[in-house]
Amino acid sequence: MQQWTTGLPDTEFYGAGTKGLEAVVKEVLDTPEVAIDTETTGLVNWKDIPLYFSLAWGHRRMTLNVSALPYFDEAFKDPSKRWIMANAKYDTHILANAGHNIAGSLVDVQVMHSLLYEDHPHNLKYMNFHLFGWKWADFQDTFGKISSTQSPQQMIERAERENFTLLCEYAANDAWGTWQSYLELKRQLQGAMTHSLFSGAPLRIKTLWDLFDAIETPYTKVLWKMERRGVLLNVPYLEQIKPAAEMEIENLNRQICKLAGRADFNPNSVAQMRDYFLEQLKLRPQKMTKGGKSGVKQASIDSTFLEYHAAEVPMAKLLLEHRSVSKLYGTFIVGIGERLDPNGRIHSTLNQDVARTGRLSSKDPNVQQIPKPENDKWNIRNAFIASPGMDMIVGDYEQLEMRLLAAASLEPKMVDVINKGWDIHMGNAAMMYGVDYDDVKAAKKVDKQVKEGNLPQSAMTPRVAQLLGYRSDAKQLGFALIYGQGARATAATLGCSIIEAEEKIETFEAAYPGALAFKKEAIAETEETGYAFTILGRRRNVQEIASANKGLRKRGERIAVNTQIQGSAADVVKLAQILIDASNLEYHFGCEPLLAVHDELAYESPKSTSAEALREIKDWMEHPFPHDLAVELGVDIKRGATWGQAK
DNA sequence: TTCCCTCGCGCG
DNA sequence: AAAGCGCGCGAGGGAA
Repeated sequence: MQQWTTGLPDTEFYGAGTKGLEAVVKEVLDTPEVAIDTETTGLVNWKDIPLYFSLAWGHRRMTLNVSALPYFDEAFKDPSKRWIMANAKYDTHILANAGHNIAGSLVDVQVMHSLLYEDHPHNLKYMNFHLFGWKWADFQDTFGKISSTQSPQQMIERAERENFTLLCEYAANDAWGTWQSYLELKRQLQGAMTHSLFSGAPLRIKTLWDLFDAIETPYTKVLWKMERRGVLLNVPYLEQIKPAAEMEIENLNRQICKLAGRADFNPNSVAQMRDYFLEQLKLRPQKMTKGGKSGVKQASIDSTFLEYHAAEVPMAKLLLEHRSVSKLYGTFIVGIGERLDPNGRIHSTLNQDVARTGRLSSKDPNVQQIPKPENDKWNIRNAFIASPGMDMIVGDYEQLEMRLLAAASLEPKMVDVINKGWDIHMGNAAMMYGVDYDDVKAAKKVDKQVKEGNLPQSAMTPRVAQLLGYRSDAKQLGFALIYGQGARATAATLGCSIIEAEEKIETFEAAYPGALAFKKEAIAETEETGYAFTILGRRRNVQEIASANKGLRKRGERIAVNTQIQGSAADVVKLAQILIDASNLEYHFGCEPLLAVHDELAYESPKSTSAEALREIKDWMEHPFPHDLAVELGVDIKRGATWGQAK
């Protein structure tokens, strides 16, 4: 593995007291854009600290001991400075953990790369190879594998003693590679023309560089603040749930083993379950698994299969219950409890460069997959709480994707349904089946009251049931449109025959011809340009759409439609977050961001100001553009002590 | 031990 | 031939 290449500027080294450090500090102060990277004690964003750091700009590259860090505080405090980094939020945390807060911009080359090459990896090593053909060693190639017995800190300390030159070269390479990637990617982004999915673009974005500079760069800072603050967990609440869940799992295990007649029966083993249901009970498989890389397809023992047999096969029912409880326990109760900082907060990493549509992803832990209360008997969302003296404010876009479909297609009836303030699924049902909106609404109300026991079962007349069926059809068909779902899959989700599903799809499309036309145009444009574009001009290459393989081509069409809608929804939420940040609620109200779950944003604010903060947040969420779209963006927003209560 | 893959499943 | 979009996590099981 090549460690460094010839023709690079010499690597300089500085620590506190090294001759020439003052001159370097002065030059960094006068340089508007500087690449920086850190070598750290570990990989935990709220805990680990820098041991070395490296800088690069112009024709300079250097490694510095952490002792030199304080000399750069004036530069860090400069709000106009642009710090070029790979995985910027991480290094910014590491510096902050050592008491050095960056006031300038966080310019992330990984995010730059993701705007151009969304189907590639974006780590620095890959990028340097992809952009320049460099094959530089990464950390583990250079210093050895990180393991339970060898921390990054120990490896760096050994390198200090045994091969200091290598350490300096390695660190400087990272800053240099970041700097060079920045220059190249900036050039490429500036040359990449783009346009908005919407005619009469709501913001002036001509190139991908505009998108990066105006949206993604400030967004990195917003996300950093969220990660930094983290969210407070009610630890005693989780501790209280834990033994209850453990007991429940043990009970289920006992029952399952008894039913199987074996003590070593493991409900977590799909292989054992397959054997039991297929070989022992001789049940027929419902469907096969995907098979992955190896292509080995096996009978699927998933919830579809288990639910199909739940009525007559006791084991199927028990296993469903076991899976549900053990998922809650393992992933959400134990998994989240392991990631607390000393203050009882968790700091999920919000990834800006993963999702091909421009959505965020969340990991360690993934706060975007915390169960909904209706699927969670312990209501784990109530373990996410506001800080003492504060309220949690949770704002939810209502049917954002359907609204954007309406705004993009300008389908008059759909626009009308939305701007009348109707429930979209009910409105769609009324339009689809030519019934009165108020009748659908009344049916939904009857349904609710019957479920709550305020009305007798007899209130559920055939007509009410029919209207409810219309609404649930309309809801599912709305999703089907956005996802490009075909008749077969629609039939499965609606629980009807394929013929019936085809008829329903036709009814929906006939009610909204503009929506169908939008879908066709979206596909045609992607066929023509190779890309799907979002409202802010983010683009996604959809190679599949030109495939000779019909299946792949159809997939390309689904991606083309869905990316425009899902990606535009992501743009809207992103823009709202940036505007809320820029309006400085932190200063005015002490209000700060906590969570972002696709179309849902959570903040916390002192109780005395939370009502005002809520109004401000709602306003920005509903009006993120200089001029409003053709439809209103409805946001449901509430305050409460916990995530669950504020919903 | 650690790594990788598969499966199943949580969320929008 | 079949075909719903976008993610991340935990467990099992086999390989390194």
